[in-house]
Amino acid sequence: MKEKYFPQELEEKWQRRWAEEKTFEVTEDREREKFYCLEMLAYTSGRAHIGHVSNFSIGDALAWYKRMRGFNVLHPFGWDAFGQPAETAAIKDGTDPEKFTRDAIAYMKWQFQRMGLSYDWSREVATCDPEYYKWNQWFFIQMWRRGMLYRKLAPVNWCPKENISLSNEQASGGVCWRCDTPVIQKQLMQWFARITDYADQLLDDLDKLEGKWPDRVVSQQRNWIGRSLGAEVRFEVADTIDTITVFTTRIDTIFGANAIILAPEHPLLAKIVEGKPQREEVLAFAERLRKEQRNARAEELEKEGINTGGWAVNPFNRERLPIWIANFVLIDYGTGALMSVPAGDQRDFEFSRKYNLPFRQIKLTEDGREIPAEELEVPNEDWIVTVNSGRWSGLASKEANRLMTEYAEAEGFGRATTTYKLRDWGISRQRYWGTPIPMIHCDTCGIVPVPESELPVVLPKGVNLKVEGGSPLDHVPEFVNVTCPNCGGAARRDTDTMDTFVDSNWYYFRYCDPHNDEQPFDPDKIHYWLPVNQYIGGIEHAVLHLIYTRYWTKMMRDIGLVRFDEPVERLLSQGMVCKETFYCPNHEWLFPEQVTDGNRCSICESAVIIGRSEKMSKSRKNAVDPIEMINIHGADSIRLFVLFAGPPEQDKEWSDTGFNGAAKYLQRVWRIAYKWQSRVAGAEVAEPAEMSDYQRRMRRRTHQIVRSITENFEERLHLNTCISSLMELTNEIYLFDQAVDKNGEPTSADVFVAREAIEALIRMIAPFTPHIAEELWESYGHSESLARSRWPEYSDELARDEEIEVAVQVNGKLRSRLFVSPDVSREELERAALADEKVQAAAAGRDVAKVIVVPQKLVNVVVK
RNA sequence: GGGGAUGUGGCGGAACUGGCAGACGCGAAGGUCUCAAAAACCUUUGGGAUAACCUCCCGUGUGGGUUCGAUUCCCACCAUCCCCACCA
Repeated sequence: MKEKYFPQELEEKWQRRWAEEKTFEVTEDREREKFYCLEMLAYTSGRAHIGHVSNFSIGDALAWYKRMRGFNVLHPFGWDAFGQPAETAAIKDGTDPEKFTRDAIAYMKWQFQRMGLSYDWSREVATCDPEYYKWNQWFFIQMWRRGMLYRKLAPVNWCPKENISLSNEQASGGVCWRCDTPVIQKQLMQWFARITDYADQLLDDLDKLEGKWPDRVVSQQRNWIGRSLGAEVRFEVADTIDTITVFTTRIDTIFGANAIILAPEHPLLAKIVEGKPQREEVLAFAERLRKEQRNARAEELEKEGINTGGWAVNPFNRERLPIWIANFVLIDYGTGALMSVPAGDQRDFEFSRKYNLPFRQIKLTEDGREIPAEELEVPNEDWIVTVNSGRWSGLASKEANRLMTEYAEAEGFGRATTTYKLRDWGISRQRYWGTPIPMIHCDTCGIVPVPESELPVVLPKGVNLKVEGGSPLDHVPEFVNVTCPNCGGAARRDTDTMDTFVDSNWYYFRYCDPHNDEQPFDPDKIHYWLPVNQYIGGIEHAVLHLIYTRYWTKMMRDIGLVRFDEPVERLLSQGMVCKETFYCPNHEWLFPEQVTDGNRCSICESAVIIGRSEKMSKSRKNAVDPIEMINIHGADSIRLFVLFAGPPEQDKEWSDTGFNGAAKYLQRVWRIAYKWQSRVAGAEVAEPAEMSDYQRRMRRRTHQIVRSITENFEERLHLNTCISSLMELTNEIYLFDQAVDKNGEPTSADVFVAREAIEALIRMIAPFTPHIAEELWESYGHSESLARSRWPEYSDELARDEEIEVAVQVNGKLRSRLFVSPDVSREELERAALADEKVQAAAAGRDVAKVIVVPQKLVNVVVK
């Protein structure tokens, strides 16, 4: 064993040995309990960042722990390799997206391997491999056959900067999720997956995930699916045979309606204004609203509308209501039409004020008064007793809602219904670098799937990516022109590719059987490994990937491949790694070395704004390169630091000195292990019958700390406090060592106690810093990898304190302490506390009203 | 507007089910070793009162409440962050 700790040297040694000995490769072992530990696959951006270090360190710690607890641990890794950035980079450099991606994978894999992560690399998957995306195509065909996919001409969200279509999720807020460019709309024939058929299941099954998934993810998904229960009500358009259906959650307020308002795109608009004098004006207005609505965010858009001149008839009271159009009515939510009730809804209230539409009060205040509508200052959304509503007056809102829906159903002009915010998932992309859609368009036979025996439809190479509009594959005749599998006539391939979120839907199923060329996976294998026991990834996937993959699992269940409903048991959304930024008004973000001591820009001398800590990124110039850090103190130190910086789910602040501290700690571990190595390794010592104080203390602390770290891994996974406990154990070993030195030569009892403590430390540090742990373990005479060793056991008996400190309070204020045996009775504690001098002084002769005793912790004497 | 979180020393954080606030680490100060520096080791380190020890007072964003006892539970407010958003 070397006297000094040289991290890079021994890290290389162990990384090589793990690879050679296939230490982390696993197979289905039905005798052992499995544990599937999964980190989100890496996007092939080209470079590892600290976020990866943080994500993978958490997963790796858990994988190590479970392995040492005897589980058969599946811990695989792969690449999210299709997608726009590779294509953009290729266009820029005139290279090939495949080359860009393969290079990125090679480099990032080298980076990740230098972190020494315990992956079973034999299961590595890259989504751009034809052996992988073949099965995307296969799924596509199965879904199409079952009517789970359809095609429609749809306005797609289109990012004009990247020339790519986006799903609703990717275009949320009206901007591109990747580059923040405002999204425009384009009409294109698109493939859609009927995810809305699963809306109820996706929502209801969230209940099963509650407590095991972070609250914010569950609630974000609930909001995203956005189920509202309400009613559809059909209004006749006066003097015509047409009707307008509105969706409302508050049918009980219908007597307060003062208008029907349509989205500018509403299909009936043209007919309503036909032959009316204001026709031109209204249609022009609608056209303008359509354009503006698309380009502005909600809060920037002032409410605007126009009276179409048409009239609708309220089916409850036969009142005639003017038909308006307005920019706040959305064509793709509900029915694209609503009834305006100013007394009961903020938006209708504002709109009616602006355009002087009449108000009618339909609810009483909480104390039973009726405020005249014209005196309302704000709408009465929460008032619950209905008035001025015909035979429903006097009912509670809920009751009115139910009875009025029943009435509408009975009279045939309405029905109870459910509306969702969730839209069907548009999965076509007019791009090159993705899975080709395996469909053929034949003039005679229509849409025909590629025969399964011909899969995969391989993405052609050497394609010109710089095409204006449409997909690059449109311009590859040898790809496009095929014969129809059905009639043998001339036909065209579909030239769109799939959204990359299709790729990430099921990659972790593929890990269970990565080389299967008969089927996407062997059901026996996935039912051994899945569901994933612990999934770890970034919060940014709360509604994208994590809804799609839940949907895909249910789809696979419905086509008979899978027997469970939810793919992921526990989810952990890890925090970001942040660092402070420096911003110069003239030169934007600066590197720390560009800032002078007086906080001025070294280029222009302007005062630098020291920004709050932000997520590391290249553009903010606050990124830290993991490889540089590994070169300084080694992979173990960087892993230890990111885990120690805070609880896994919380954001962390990068600190160079903190990183240094992690390295210093490992030096300290090495030093004490080195000092005891020659005494302990190979020594045959029996458990001593008699021990002195310092020996008993060492054993007690060892068992206490093993217990606390074990419990933490099992329950809370607060890895930062596990590391504090390891540091405490280390400090304890140093104290013990000093006690031994004081006595001269170590006795056999000393060796026994030291070995127990140091070997527990080495084993428990393995999940955090596996390289140094393996090296120390080997030098302590163990020939097999720590991955095959067992997690240390603890004994409650040995962890028991001999004497505990009990706090004594008088009226809730700490006044004294008692040192007692842990099994002292309540009565004795009470007696000792009352007898205590300081307690008597604090009580100052007042009467003792009562005494509260919390065993092992505290006594509170209450005096009056 | 809706939803979710967070707020504790100079800093990162700890305190698990209401029971001694500040574990562990960083930083800082002083010391030992050294020609010197680094490393390592030792001591101190929430604020205040006191020359100092003992001791006492204050202290977990703010204001209330519940309780023998609140960082923890409840109500209101303030601040910050994240997600969604004219969703009828």
